[in-house]
Amino acid sequence: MLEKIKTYQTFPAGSPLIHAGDDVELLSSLVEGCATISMTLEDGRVQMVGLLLPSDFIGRPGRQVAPYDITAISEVTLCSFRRRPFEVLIAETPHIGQRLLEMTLDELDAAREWMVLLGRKTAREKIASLMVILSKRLSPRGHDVHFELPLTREAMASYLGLTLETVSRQITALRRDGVIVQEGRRGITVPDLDRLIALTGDDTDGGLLA
Amino acid sequence: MLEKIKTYQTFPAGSPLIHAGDDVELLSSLVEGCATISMTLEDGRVQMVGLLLPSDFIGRPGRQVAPYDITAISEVTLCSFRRRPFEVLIAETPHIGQRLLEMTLDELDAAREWMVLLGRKTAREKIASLMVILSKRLSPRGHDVHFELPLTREAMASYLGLTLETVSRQITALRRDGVIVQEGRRGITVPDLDRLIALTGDDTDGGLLA
DNA sequence: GTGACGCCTTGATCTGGATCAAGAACGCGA
DNA sequence: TCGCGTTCTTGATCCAGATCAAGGCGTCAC
Repeated sequence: MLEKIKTYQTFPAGSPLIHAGDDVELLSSLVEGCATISMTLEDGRVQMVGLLLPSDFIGRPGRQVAPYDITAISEVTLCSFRRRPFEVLIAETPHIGQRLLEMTLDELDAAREWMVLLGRKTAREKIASLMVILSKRLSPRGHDVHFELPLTREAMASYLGLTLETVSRQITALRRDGVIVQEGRRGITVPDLDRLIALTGDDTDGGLLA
Repeated sequence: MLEKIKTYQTFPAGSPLIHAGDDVELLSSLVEGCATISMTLEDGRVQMVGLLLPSDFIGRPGRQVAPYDITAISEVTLCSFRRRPFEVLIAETPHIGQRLLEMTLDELDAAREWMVLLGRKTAREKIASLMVILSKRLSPRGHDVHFELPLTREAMASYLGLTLETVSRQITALRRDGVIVQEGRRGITVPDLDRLIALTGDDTDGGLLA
């Protein structure tokens, strides 16, 4: 049923996909590439509040105005639906609504986990946490843990509430300690994921491990 | 319909209402009082990730295990429903599901706004932001802006990603600058709300103002 | 090639908020 | 009314991470 109203679009790296305050007529699913969700303070300080990777959903049924900036940071392909037909579809198909609620709850959990990172973790722990998340989302299952960083140092800093210099220094430190191995600037291999996880500061029992 | 399955319960200040990892059999609405949602790192560092005030909802349909600690910080009255009947109700009444999605999206927006605060704001801006939020939620409409702080300095610190000493110093500074007036330790009057809002660092146009 | 630009690293210094350390002000129960 | 615990304030010092500054290293256009 979705088939009838979907369209594909591709955007080059760096494109602003949505600007905060815009009216949004399209709801999308990210098919390929990587985009960031960010918010800006009046003097220009920026905080990333979410990272969009393939399979993530963009936009919110029932809400006209976008509250965040969304920017492609690599070439991005979206699969989009016009708002109205999609909202009708939800109203008619309860379990799509259920699914949407599930996804939103997952986002909320991720946001709150990130609040702990921003409020209480050290720079070292922040970097380790980001590496673990990227390992889980980007490293092919079953193989050695290996992935390409989709983010520049500056984008990582923006996500972690740090400066790009601190990010650079901490990555250097993790490499020096043998926790990660770099191939070029963006390639990361994690020889011992548990060792990396131990550096995140997270409570490993009792909590949610995603 | 909800009438049949609801029960009221009251808890004294300081009671743990839910512990992360617990199975949760009751979904609740907070009727009176104030509670905190928090997460803990392995070495005991704590970050509050949400504040629950009257009319807020606790628990999530479809999810058995609680991901966060919830603690009463004043005497709290809950209106609770058993999970199963409530979930059946949602499945049968689509627009309750819609409403729940709306509320979850609001929570997500609040969480992301808080991520900006934690990642990028100065101590001064953090305190001002908290005061603005409490003004909006707790001050009676139409009157002078006045409310009682429902939180100790320590709880504020935990919410803002600061220490209690820094919270105390910044409140003192705001008082010295005439931005707020204190009556006792907990009573706050804001003579000029716009002046306080100007200190939050938030972008006042283009964004969501809640 | 060789600029030039974008990204990244590394070093030197500074600073906002953390940490350590007393007290002071307020309940509250006996 | 008096202790005693809790909460809050204030001061002194410290330090993780910010800021300022100077290259290094790819890569792309010409």
